[in-house]
Amino acid sequence: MSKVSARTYSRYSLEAISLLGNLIRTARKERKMTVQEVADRAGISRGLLQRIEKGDPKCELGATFEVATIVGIKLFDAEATTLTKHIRQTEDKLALLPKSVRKKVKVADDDF
Amino acid sequence: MSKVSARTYSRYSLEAISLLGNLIRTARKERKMTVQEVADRAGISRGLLQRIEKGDPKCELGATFEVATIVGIKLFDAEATTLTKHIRQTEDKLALLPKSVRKKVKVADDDF
DNA sequence: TTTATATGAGCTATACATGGATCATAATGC
DNA sequence: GCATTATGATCCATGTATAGCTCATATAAA
Repeated sequence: MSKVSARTYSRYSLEAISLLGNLIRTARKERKMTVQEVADRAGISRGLLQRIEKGDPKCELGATFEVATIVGIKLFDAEATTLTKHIRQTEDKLALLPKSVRKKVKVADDDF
Repeated sequence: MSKVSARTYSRYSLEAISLLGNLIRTARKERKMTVQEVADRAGISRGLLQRIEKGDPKCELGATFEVATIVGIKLFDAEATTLTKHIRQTEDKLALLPKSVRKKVKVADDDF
């Protein structure tokens, strides 16, 4: 019992992941694709795809997004072109913010 | 050089992940939270959060969603309650689909 | 300016997700 | 009905993401 990390997740995160998995599974079946087929296209194993569809938080982010893309789920309801533009806009917005966030040395507890 | 798998990702997936990272960073700074602070709340290391914000596909799905939730990004533009309902709806929809997808034995190559 | 701190980058050891196999069950199509 | 195949659930070996440091730089506040 050297390490009992056991990462925790908020309810919202788990549900969002679970929903994403369900969406993937639904989309896959609607497109009449087998688990094996999607796994092959995504370049992942069958077992991993099953975990993704099951809503396992301990999966690779890239693999999950790749699968979602393959079955036709747009994570941001935007085409690739729009996405690029969106990224640029976010970067611009980011440029306006301070490079580093500095905490007030000690004013009061504001963690409520 | 026993294995040079080097998983590949579609352009869209990479951009979506990159966008998510930028959104997280922007949201974090807008909320005036430091990398360390968010990392602590998410129960992850500072380095991992940096990779997430950088758009590294090789991150844990759960950690990424958790961070997004902490900085106030709703992946599905829905509250937790609505999310649960949405999950249920998806499950219902799933129940109407065939349990397993069966490929036509051998008609023609339809992989175009 | 000076000082303190946030950020970025690189490194290593280790826990753990992944791939690949097997087996059992379920379910589709004939 | 039967035969075929998709799915689900294990298990194990191994590649690898992760945590936790260190150092260097940049940046915000005094």
